Amino acid sequence: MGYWILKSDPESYDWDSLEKDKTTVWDGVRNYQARINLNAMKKNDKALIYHSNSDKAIIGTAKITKEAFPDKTSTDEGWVAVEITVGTKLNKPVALSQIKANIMLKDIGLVRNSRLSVIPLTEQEYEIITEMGS
DNA sequence: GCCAACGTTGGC
DNA sequence: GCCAACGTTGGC
Repeated sequence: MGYWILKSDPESYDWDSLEKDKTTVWDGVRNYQARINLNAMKKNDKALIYHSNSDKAIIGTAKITKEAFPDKTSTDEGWVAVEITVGTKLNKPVALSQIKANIMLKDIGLVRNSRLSVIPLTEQEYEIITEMGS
């Protein structure tokens, strides 16, 4: 079982859109490191949805429902997308500042490399964040 | 193959 | 709106 953070700019696609759609194709990733992570995802892996820019907080959970397949939004070979299904919204969003303040979460990619849009987590880190949001 | 210049992202 | 960090591009 893998755990991930999926980062999205709420101006382009936000949590409410995901709740409405129920299922969406997570495409448009054009970063090599993020692509490696997408390819590593397995069906039923869990993900956290993070809003960058205006919100800077983790909003809710999602589940990987389809493993990496070619990204139709690109004509270049090699880029991939996954399909995710909405999970549950956290009772309160977990702000980036809270994550930074938590010593247990010091090393996650969200803090270390703020530009990476698909970030791997350990099970423990996933639990800590969802706990903080409950 | 190195590195400077440039573009983009995202936190502040 | 600014700037730091990172990625990419292109000249050499």
